[in-house]
Amino acid sequence: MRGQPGRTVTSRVLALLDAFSPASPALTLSELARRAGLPLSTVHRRVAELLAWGALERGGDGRYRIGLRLWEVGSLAPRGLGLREVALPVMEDLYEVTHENVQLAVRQGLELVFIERIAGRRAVPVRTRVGGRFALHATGVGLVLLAHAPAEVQERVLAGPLERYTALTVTDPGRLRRCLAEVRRVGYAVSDRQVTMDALSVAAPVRAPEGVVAALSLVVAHDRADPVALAPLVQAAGRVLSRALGGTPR
Amino acid sequence: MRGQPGRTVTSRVLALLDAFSPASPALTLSELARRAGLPLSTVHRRVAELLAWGALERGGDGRYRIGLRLWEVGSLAPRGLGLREVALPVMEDLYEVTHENVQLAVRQGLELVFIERIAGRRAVPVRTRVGGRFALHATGVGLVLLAHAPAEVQERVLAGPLERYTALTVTDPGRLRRCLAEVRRVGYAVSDRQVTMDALSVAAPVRAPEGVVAALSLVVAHDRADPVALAPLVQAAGRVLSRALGGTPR
DNA sequence: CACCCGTCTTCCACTGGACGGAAGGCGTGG
DNA sequence: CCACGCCTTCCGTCCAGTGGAAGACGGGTG
Repeated sequence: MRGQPGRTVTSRVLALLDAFSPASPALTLSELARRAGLPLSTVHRRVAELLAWGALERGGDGRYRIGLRLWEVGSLAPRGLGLREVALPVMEDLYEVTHENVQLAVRQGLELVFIERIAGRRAVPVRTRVGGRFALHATGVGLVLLAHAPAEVQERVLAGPLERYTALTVTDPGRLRRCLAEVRRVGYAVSDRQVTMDALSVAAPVRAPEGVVAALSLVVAHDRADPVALAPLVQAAGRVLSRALGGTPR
Repeated sequence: MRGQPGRTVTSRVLALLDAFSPASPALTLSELARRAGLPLSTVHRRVAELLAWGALERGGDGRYRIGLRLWEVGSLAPRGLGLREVALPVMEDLYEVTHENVQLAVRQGLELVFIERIAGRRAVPVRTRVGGRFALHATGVGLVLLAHAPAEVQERVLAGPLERYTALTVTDPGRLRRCLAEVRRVGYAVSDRQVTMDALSVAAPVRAPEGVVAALSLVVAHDRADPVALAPLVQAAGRVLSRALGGTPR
């Protein structure tokens, strides 16, 4: 094309979707154009089509938002709602026993995505959002997912910058590597104040026939936490879920 | 273009997404091509790009499924996860009080889409799926949404074929019209065995500043149902939710 | 009121991304 | 062995897409 030869129409449409984020779920046409790096007239045309189909919706304020039709299609993702449907009963059981925050996440590239969470009203407040992303190297679920990720993924995470969230976040590649080996050995992960100074999480893997596909965790206040007591509960829930997915829990 | 001049690239990409449905969430390349009505080579090219972005994923069986990235973007839909986040606590309260199925739906065109449901283990089994669609003229939520839909939408639904699910489904346009007027008057809808012969649902509107945006309902076994007793509960929940959305509940 | 600023919408002549038929590889099973 | 369905790649043609420019719109300011 004229502006940026080599850029396909499809990639431009996808760039428009990329422009939306949890932090900015409503955008004007101009904002959309700037974020996607496309001329206004181009965006105007493409957006009209997305609007007609229902991928985008336009509010009374003139801003564009993600449309329900796209949510509907997204709900067909096996690793999204599909996984959630199977996991929810197990997560609820875990919640009933502990009355603590229960989280379910999968790995997407070099980050994790939260698929579902049950936030206990009496439990520690956690700032995770369903559909939100987070780094792999700090949380309990992240450590489990990273420990069972392909070697290539692990290397890229270990090589890349490891953001420090608290004084206890493991940012040394060597230590993180040993940490992951330990997670594989014992079959669960503990993240003690590595994300915030008030929370501790214990996570276990969820296995399908193709390997570890998700991670389940409990997030509790660190001062009333007993990882050794919580681990068997989370692991048991992970096994139940693994079996439901046709996997072979260890 | 050559095959079907007038068809845009974007519409073709969207047609590929349309090919997926709850009944067939995993498709081969050929199936995808047939469903979208596009040549195989065209689909092959477009799908490769969707795969790279994460809109689609490919399983070990070679079939394509909706990818997590699309689920993630879809989760930004205000009428999808956004609404669910606000509604869930209210729905849980309603469930705690009744221990019956609680459902939340919005209107999308001439149908409704289920946004969330809480299925009581002891409650009547309902075959609704989160992300699934249904006709507007039979269910409790549907009647509420239809009763408060723009006149143009109502006319099109009344004109179109009204599928009969049971002997009690209202399929006469005149009767349905009176039914909708009654729903508006009393502020709630009752669907007594109009979908299945074992279930009854009571639904109430959810109002945001722009009008009725969703409907909340209880679905119970018809033989132990007392609509008059349930209505106030559902209406109260609807009002709480309306207020949370900045609406003015009546 | 006139002015400016940012936003949105529409128009049009050019061009390169998209097209799709065809041919080739791959696995299955009759 | 061949036939069948599926997937992948190639290449010459051509129309959908492009983006600058011009104009409408809307709100805030002097």
